[in-house]
Amino acid sequence: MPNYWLMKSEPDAFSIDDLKRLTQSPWDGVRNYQARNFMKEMKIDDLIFFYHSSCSPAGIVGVAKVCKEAYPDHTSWDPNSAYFDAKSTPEKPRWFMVDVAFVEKWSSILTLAELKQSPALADMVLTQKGNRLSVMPISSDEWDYITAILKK
DNA sequence: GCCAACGTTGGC
DNA sequence: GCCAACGTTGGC
Repeated sequence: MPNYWLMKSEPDAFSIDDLKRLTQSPWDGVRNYQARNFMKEMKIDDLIFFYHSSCSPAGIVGVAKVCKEAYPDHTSWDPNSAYFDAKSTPEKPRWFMVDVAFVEKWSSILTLAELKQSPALADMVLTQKGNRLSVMPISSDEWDYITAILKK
């Protein structure tokens, strides 16, 4: 049984088209403890909703899956990286990442506005006011409901 | 570009 | 340990 997740990315920085082109990619740059802890829970073949944020419209654009479980994010000790954190070292890494693989890109975006309209999704982390998590769990019910919307 | 909401930092 | 100040996220 896979677990389900949602991961946000700004399409200007890394989009689902980028992932499709690369086939798979490290998910680096997460610098939030809660998001990091969720990544540490991820297992191979867990499924991920790929979400485009800070764009118009924001929403879920497709599916990816975990292809490498959590390991230290080396960009955290690279002084030339935008994600550098002086408190993270190879000996004592503070930040972790997973690798994700492309699964599918949907023919249309499932927008945040649409997700918010579904009473069945009212308890989703994503739709909660003020939520800013970039990595979050999705329940199997939510996963099934959302993927069913697409088939209508 | 605005701004609400949140997480982190650091003084005390 | 509290909490004000600050920086960031991300929808609109």
